[in-house]
Amino acid sequence: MNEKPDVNTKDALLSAAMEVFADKGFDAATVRDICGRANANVAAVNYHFGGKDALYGAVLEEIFPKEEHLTVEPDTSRSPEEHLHDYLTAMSSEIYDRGNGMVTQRWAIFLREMAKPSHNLDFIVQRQVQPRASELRAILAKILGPDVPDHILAFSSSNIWSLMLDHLLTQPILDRLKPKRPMVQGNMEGFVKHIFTFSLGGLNAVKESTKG
Amino acid sequence: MNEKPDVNTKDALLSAAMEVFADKGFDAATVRDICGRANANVAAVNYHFGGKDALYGAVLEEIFPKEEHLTVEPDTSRSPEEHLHDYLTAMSSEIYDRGNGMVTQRWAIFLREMAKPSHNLDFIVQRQVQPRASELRAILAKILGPDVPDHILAFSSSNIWSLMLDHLLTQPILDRLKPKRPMVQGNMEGFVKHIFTFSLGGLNAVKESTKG
DNA sequence: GAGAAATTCAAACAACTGTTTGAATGCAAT
DNA sequence: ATTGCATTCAAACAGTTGTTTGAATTTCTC
Repeated sequence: MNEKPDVNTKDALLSAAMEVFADKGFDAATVRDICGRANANVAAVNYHFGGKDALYGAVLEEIFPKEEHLTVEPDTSRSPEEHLHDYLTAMSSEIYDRGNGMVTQRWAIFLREMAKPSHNLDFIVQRQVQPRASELRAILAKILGPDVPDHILAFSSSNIWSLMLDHLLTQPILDRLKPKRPMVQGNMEGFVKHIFTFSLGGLNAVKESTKG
Repeated sequence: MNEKPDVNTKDALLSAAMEVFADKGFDAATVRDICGRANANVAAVNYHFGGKDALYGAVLEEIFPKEEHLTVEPDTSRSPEEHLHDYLTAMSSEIYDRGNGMVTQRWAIFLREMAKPSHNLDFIVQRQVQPRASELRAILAKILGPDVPDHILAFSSSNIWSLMLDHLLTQPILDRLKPKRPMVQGNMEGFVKHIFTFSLGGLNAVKESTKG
């Protein structure tokens, strides 16, 4: 019956929950921790959201907003290769941008759900992955041409997706490897330049191999 | 299914723990669940291992055995490219072999630790990743030649590593995407052939780009 | 300002966690 | 048979979890 015009404990709870869920994961996060950070009583979560699960749902709704717009606006004056470069630039800078708290939390939660899928993964895929994946697939279809089989297109699409996510997943590993591996942060341009070159080389090789 | 040929409850506990830890992860796994599957008393874990943490440590020790041998025996008669192909074949068939329970559990636990690193990740990296990563790095160094900078070599190494792990991580995502993405299981040859072509094309492109 | 509704709060709840306890049991050597 | 040790077991422990309760307090409405 009543929208909240004033910022109050409900918003504070949501904000704190985003922090904790991203940091600890759903299971390890405790409502007491969340309420503590929000300066709220333990019962506040159940009063305002109905429970821990519902709160997590509200966080997902907040952190994976509906987005109609494409990652990269289609520009007919640019080649598919340039289009791919724009796409890689946009996606990488979002994935590895540690400046925006909510975006960081988004990918942290995404990673957690990938490693241990819950029923919420359907929602996340629909909101976060599906549009971006379709966009990439369209770009690759142009680069690879009409003769490439569907499963090759799917494999390639998955490959490039994993090249972008690479350091998001493997940073904890890379940090423990010798010799020391470089981080993406602070070298974004170099990273994008590299995966663009690598991807394009891979795509062309795949395209060639399907001609024979 | 409840017949216990195991005269040793300690072994039964270890075996059950491998199952549960791989399936649920450390936090969500309960000693009661483990003891139940092992037909053992709840106190058995503490008696035989000293606690849940120590049991997890024992599981890691069992599931990530010391391996001195290389993934692919070096064969001077083969080119670096063929060497890479052998490496990709060996690694992929291990990662995606759902036949061997322990190997499946190994990668499940590895994935969990990657998404939510604990202090045990150091051990896992040292046992599981470091030797394989060094091996791959050596192969790539030969393919890319001596002129390629270190950070490019590191990036490329990480790239190919992530291409192999790709479907292990993203299968839950791919299952929820439209159009349906192909699985690796049942198409191992096609998968390896693809990532080999893609990788080699990417590597050559990277090598070319460093010449200018 | 009175009354009603919405919100906060301390406290308790019930279920679950890993762990401990101390008695009962099994078993091999004497 | 008895001793001594290793193992099992039911029960309880102490702590944490999400959730509920019912009274106190604030906020809003008239």
